[in-house]
Order: sequence, then C-alpha cells, then structure tokens
Amino acid sequence: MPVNEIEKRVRGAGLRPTRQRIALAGLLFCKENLHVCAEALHEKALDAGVRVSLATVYNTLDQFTRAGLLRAFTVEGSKTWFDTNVSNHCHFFIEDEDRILDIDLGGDWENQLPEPPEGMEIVGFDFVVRLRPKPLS
Amino acid sequence: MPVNEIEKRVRGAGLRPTRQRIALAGLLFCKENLHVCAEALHEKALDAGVRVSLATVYNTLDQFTRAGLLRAFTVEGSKTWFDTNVSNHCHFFIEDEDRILDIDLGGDWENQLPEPPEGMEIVGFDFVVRLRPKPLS
DNA sequence: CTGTGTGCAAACTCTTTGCATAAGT
DNA sequence: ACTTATGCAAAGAGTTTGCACACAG
Repeated sequence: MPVNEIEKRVRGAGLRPTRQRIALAGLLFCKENLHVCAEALHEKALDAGVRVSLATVYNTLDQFTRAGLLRAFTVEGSKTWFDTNVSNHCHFFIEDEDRILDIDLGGDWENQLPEPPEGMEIVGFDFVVRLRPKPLS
Repeated sequence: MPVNEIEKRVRGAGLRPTRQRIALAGLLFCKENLHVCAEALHEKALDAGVRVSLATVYNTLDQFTRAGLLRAFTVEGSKTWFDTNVSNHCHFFIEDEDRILDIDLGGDWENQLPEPPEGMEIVGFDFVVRLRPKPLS
C-alpha cells in the first residue's frame, strides 16, 4: 500500500498522521486479515526499525479500533487481539501456538444471531472456536 | 442441596472436602445457571459469613473447572466468569451492567460448529453476544 | 503422622494513565 | 503558536505463586 494511501486512511480516521501512526498503519494494513496483539505489533515495529513506545502502540490500536479500522477481540481472558478484517466473522484460536485464523462462515450467518431479550439490542459478538492439533491416535 | 450432596460432589471431583470448598460449592451449586467471577464469589462468601481468602476462591474455581463442575469463559478481555451450567451454550453479556444471561439455542446447534482445518480438532468454543438497552429513540 | 489445602503478601501480565517533552497544522 | 501525540515510568486490574501454618485422612 502506497504511503499516501496510508496517510489518507489515518487522516480519514480523524487522526494526525504522525510518524508512529503512519508506521504502525503501514505494518497493519499491508495484510487483509492480520491478527496481532499489542506486544507483537510493538516487536514488529522495532524489528522494522520504527521507534515507538509500547504505550503508543496500545493507544494507536485503541484509536484505530474506535475509528473502525480494526476489530478487537480477546481469547482466553488474556491478551486483546486486533484484526484488520473488520467484517463480522469468527476466529479459530490454536491453543499452545497463540495463533488466530479467520473463519469464513459465508452466507448471512450473522443474521442468524440469537434474538436478544425484550428492550435490548445487539452491540456485537465474539465467537472463538478453540483448536488443538489432533493427537496421532 | 443437602450438605452431604455437596460433599459428595467435591469428593467426586477428587478434592478433599475442606470447609472452604464445601462452603463455596454450596454457594455455587444452589443454582442451576449461576454466573460469577472470582471477586463476586469471594464477596458472596464473606457475606455468608464464610472466611475464605481470594486466592483460595481463585484456586477453588480453577479446580472445579478442571473437574468439569464449572465452565469458564471471559468477556471483553477483563474478568473470567464461571458458569454452573457446564453444557455447551452461549451467553449474552449486558454491557455497563456486567451481567450474563444464558442463551439457549436449542437443537443441535453445537453440531453446526465450523469445520476445523485439516489435522485440528475442536477443544471448545466461546460465543458471547454483547447487548445494551435499546435507546428509547 | 503425612500430604494437601489455605492465607497472606508479593509477583506477574496485560493495559491504562499522568505528566513533561516533541511534533503536527 | 496552539493543540494533539509521544515516551516513560508508575499505577491499575485481574490473576497466580511461594511459603509457613492448618487441617483432612
């Protein structure tokens, strides 16, 4: 993705295109369905020679999420994961590997969500299916 | 539930029926689908005049969960919740109220889980639908 | 008695915050 | 200039752990 595309994206989110935000956005939005947690993105940034603090990574991920550029979800009560695929979809989580895979359920699956109780509306949902390698029996 | 029923349950889990475990089990299994987090159960216990430390509550909840007496899940990356309903089912989470409701999807919904990738097997799943009160528009 | 369980406080992980400095417009 | 971002370190929530004492079998 060209740099000025990235800048446009950050601006579009109502955020100043600072060096750190551009760099993080560049790392994030180069892939359609990237899954990262804050710590991992911080490492990625350092590896890429970008000087950012972990706090800024957290802040930036939150800002991008609030702006709708990312989707956040959690697994096993530990880390928060961020997904560049913001459409309604579900995840496989591979235990012991700390790895996430998108599940494409296809169709209008999300229209089949359970009916909320009277007077309530659905804000969102989190659906994670936990996996492990099949034992070789 | 009579006390010796509770003791049997704790024993059945391979755990010594200590004063604390009996008391916590009594508080938990009096309801079919109770949802608590550690902090809340600790308070419940103190309110009931049971002297237990928070660490023991955490340990006991973990032990009961490993023994299959409870089911654990997390919402919004914060607290871990424990459910006395250990069957496969889903949850509504009411934001701002920190309240959990069971969703009974009925039927063999859990047999319609997505097909795991080659060589993987499903260990479990977490499905939480987040709700908020419908604005009075 | 012997081995587990418990309580306490300290440690730990992930995340947020306060405040001085730096950078965007 | 004026305002918003950043970095750092400290605080915070939730949970786990180490170790001495207590209790079940």
